[in-house]
Amino acid sequence: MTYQRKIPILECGHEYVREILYGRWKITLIYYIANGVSRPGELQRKIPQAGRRVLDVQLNQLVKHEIISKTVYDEAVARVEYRLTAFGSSLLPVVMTIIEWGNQNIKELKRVTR
Amino acid sequence: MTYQRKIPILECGHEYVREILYGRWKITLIYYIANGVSRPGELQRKIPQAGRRVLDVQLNQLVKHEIISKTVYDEAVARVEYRLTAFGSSLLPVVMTIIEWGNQNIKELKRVTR
DNA sequence: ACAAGTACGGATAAATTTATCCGTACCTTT
DNA sequence: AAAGGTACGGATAAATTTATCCGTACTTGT
Repeated sequence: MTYQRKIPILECGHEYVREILYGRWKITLIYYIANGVSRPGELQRKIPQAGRRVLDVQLNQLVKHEIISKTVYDEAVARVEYRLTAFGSSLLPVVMTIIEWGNQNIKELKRVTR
Repeated sequence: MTYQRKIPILECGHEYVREILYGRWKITLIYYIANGVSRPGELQRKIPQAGRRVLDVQLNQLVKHEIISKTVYDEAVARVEYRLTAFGSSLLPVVMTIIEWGNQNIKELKRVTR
């Protein structure tokens, strides 16, 4: 995290959306967390294509950007839960719009991205 | 364009949305084109922060993905126009959702991305 | 004691995207 | 004829994101 961005974010709303949402697994993570998959291990099992490390990194970014919150329960066996924040919930319509348009148009999308 | 993607696109709709929409200037380009800014030179003047070359590359990708169409008018002085395709128009609600949420939350977004 | 579960993160390589620099061609205005 | 407009694209460097490899610590069940 000792990385300082060099290409600036512009003063448009959607530039910031890029910044917080354009990670490889972020939409997937937000979707699962919104649907009650709250623990890191669970999320990793739900998204087997992603490396464990990458999910960690992207979860940390989502926490930093206050889209999700992280609660560490100090129990015998370590337990962590991620939840959407109010801010994250307000983003959910955006995420769902992307997911739904993608699913509705998947046939066309497969064709044009070949 | 002799580049072959190595990280595969998954079978989810939103993965394809990433593929076609996650370029630095794509939302901006789609927005302007939807609002009648149709010529490459015009678009470059509207988006002075972007290099000319990058816009070209991203416009070509949008054409390849059939989000916009390109018409070359064979006139004395070269004239080119980009227009949204029907497919591109169907994407517009997604783009607008992103832009609007971003603008509505820009204060918060600036804070969390610091 | 050892295997497997919970969880986290440093360091680096590979892939991908974005920026920069260069050059082309043709037409119009000065 | 030179300057400036239209437009396009190759080659490469820089920035950024994603993947891979490694190691930590603690707990439970065998």
